[in-house]
Amino acid sequence: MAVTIKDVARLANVSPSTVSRVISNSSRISDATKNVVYAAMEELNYKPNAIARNLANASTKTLGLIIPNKEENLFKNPFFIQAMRGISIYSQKKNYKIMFNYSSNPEDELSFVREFVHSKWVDGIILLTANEDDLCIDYLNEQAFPFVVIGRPFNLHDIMWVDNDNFQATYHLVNKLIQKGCQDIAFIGGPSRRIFSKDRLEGYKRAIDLRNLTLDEALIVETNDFTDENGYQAMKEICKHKIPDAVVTTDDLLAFGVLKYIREHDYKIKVTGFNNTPLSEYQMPALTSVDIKAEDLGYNAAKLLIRHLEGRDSPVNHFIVGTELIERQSTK
Amino acid sequence: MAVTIKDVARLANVSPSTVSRVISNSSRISDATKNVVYAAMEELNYKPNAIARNLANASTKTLGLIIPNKEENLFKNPFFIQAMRGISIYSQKKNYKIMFNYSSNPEDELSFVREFVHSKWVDGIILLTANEDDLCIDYLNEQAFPFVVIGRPFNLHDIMWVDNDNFQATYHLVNKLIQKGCQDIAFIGGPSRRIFSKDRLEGYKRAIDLRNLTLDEALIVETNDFTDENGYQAMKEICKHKIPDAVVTTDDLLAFGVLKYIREHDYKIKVTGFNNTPLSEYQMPALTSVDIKAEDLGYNAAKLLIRHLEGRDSPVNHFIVGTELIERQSTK
DNA sequence: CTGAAAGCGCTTACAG
DNA sequence: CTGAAAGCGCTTACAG
Repeated sequence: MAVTIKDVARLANVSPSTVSRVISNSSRISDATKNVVYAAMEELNYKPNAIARNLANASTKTLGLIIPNKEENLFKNPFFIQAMRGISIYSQKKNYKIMFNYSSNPEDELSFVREFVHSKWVDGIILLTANEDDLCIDYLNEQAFPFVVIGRPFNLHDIMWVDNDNFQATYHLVNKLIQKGCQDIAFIGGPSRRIFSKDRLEGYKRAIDLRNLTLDEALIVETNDFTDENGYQAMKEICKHKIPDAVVTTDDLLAFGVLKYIREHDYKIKVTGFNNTPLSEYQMPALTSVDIKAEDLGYNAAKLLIRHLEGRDSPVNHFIVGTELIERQSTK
Repeated sequence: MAVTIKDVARLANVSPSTVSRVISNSSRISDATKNVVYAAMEELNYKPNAIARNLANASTKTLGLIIPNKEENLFKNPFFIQAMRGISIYSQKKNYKIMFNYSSNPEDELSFVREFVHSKWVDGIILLTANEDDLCIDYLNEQAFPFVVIGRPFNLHDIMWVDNDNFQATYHLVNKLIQKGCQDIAFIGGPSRRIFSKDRLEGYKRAIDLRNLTLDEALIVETNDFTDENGYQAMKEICKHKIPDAVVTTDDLLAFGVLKYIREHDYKIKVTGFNNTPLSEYQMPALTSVDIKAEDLGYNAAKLLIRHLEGRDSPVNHFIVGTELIERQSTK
């Protein structure tokens, strides 16, 4: 059997209560006793049983994570692994552990969340995406269970979240293209059930607007999925109407399809992607892309949540992570 | 306060013991009582407290995972996320949870393993890589703690592991190249502290040997890291000696560097990679690569471990996952 | 088939 | 500053 607090107490000639207090470094224990206890722990190679502590403390110092498996581009887009890394780094600092689950569909996602919540396995949950009418968010709110969302939720009751300023990112980007002399700037975006898709489109529209260019709806395509094929088709569609001099996309995969179309037709069009995936620098030409700093998103999500769990809430319940435009040949 | 087994017992007019037995669906409980208890659980919306169960059962139904963070190509190579997905899928089936940690160096890795072991947080551990003189493996062995390794360990005491047949993979590949008429086949591999590097080199040598080609040591380069730069330099080195008609590499990133060198010099050389990363199909030309089926590796690792934990050991303590050669333009 | 009791290994309010 | 005792919410050998 493993050595317990009782064994330590016996050897140190104190009560288990005292040992417990030494471990948690709590209250007023004399240095003398502390040292005896430390020595005993050392000698017996004692390690606290985390599970027993969890039960007594009604807390696990563990965060739950749901990874949406449906994401086709889970492997091509390093977003999730980067975010997880950021989460992990902050959590480790604060001695929190992480538990995760892949979900293959929204129903699974909800049931994993429920399981996390009522089994008492985790102290808080990090949602890696925010959807319109997000069932998990609704449920967690209803249960008043601590959680944070990566991605600004549609409906911010009193929710903690972290996100980029997606509006600003495309606004800035489009401005830059206009400065370079582009007039006809097309936009290929994602499904509007994702709020970042909406925000990015808005940023684009605003920039066009403020620069007194005319907004040409035929230059805007909203796709269902982030695939090269969709990018390719969207580009084909747009070009039937008019050959733009720049194309802004909201995902690198879309941009890859666009580049392919452009190569085939030997057009000279500036193209930008989003997410700065590793693939982008290998494109022909290398793709300019907006880096969304996924690791920072994860890091700050963990930070907001853990601070909340420790009762040290930040003055604001959300955090904006800056994006960075990585310029490569495709906008030269 | 959350509802406990006692509340259910009270409502159902039975003892807590009985409720507990109904939950675990154990022993002989009459259907009548079962139904009363189920009804009570339903009414109170009772959910067992997992932590309390863990403590009483001395088991958490949780697996621990260490993700080596040092891997430069964590994002470019989807190995880890794919393996995690495989692990997760099998675990979910068996109602096991997963806990993970990123480690930034081997010392961290060991200390996370220790923490997993002695805190009783997890029932078993999955190591995502096997190194020569692997400290974690030694420690886990010493502690007789259940674990499985992805990657055949150098020193197989009585260790559970899953791996590809790396020898076979390159052997087969080189044979194929020879059949296509290649004579001077170069090899660019990784550091020999990884056993898969060794195995792949052996497979290459054997194929050359059996086909009665002469093994030219100057056509073999072992690099320290899997980077395009290393691939590029290695290729440069090799070409000083002789222009080969094919190059076998043990990682896609190496192959990317090789392709770059070849493009620059406009050589006509067949090239193969390893891991079939998403990047490979975007290369110019698209890269032929060996898919190592990382998800299957993870799945079977979890399977071996969980079966072991449940006392249903497989007759063999390891499992070989087949590779698949994905042929693209680079070997046309 | 079911219950009372002890136990899993901690923590902590209470008392001294 | 320290201890005895009760408690966290389950499980299970023992007894009936």
